[in-house]
Amino acid sequence: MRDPTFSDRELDIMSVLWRRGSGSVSEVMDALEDEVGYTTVLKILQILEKKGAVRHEAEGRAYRYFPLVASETAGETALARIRDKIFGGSAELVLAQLISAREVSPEELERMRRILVELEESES
Amino acid sequence: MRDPTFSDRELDIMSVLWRRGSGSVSEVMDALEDEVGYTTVLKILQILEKKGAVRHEAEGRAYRYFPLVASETAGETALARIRDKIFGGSAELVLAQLISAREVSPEELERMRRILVELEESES
DNA sequence: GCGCACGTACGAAGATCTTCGTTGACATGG
DNA sequence: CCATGTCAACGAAGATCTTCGTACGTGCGC
Repeated sequence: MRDPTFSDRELDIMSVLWRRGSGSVSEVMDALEDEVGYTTVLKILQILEKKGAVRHEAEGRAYRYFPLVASETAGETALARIRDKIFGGSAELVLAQLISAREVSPEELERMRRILVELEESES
Repeated sequence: MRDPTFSDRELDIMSVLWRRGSGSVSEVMDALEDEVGYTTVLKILQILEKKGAVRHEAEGRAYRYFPLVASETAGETALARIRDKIFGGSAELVLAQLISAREVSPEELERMRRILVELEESES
């Protein structure tokens, strides 16, 4: 799957698999925030499988689904898209938006700061 | 338009309007990377208008379209979604991905570092 | 006045997404 | 051995996206 992109519901379901590592249809269904029917979840997992984004193994009578696309890969694609199309290619503006959403704790801000400071030190 | 989200082509076109400030159908069509027919561009602008994302003024015989949704607003929505669904809610991981895409210049990195350092100083 | 050139408006077609009903397989408890 | 619960498979329906053909309006040059 080159350049993985996911629709809304597909992303919801991939998100569950990334968080949990794997999931049966029922597990995924229960983990979703929205109320979604069993067959709907199954259908989307089958579509994701056809796209090559997940695979499944038999587990008893049920299937267990595993992500094949790493969240980092999906994140890279999605973030580059936003950066280029919405923020005019500027990583700086993305960062500014990232921290202006006031949901970042001081501790996380400190870790973010350190990432950049240490990167700079390593390059000098 | 609460929580503006845009499909692929819609985002392409919004991106042109954000970059240029406004655009006629022809201007938008020419600015797009892909070859897209005139009526297709017009149609999507009309859809965006119905959604409340753009408006238009008459300009001679043609229309000039203006964005109504700010790029910052669209970026906030899109970025929060990626952060939560793909990066597990971690702004730190988003930043890591942002700079690991090796397209960030040293100057931009420096400005990003300064954003975080100065933010920290202002809070102490 | 006629016919281009340049515009918008409209409708339809194909693709994809999302949802779920229904069917059929299979194991288990009574 | 039959009813029930659990599960995957399939198909269809409605929504949205994307594309463009076609129709229609209007101004300008001849």
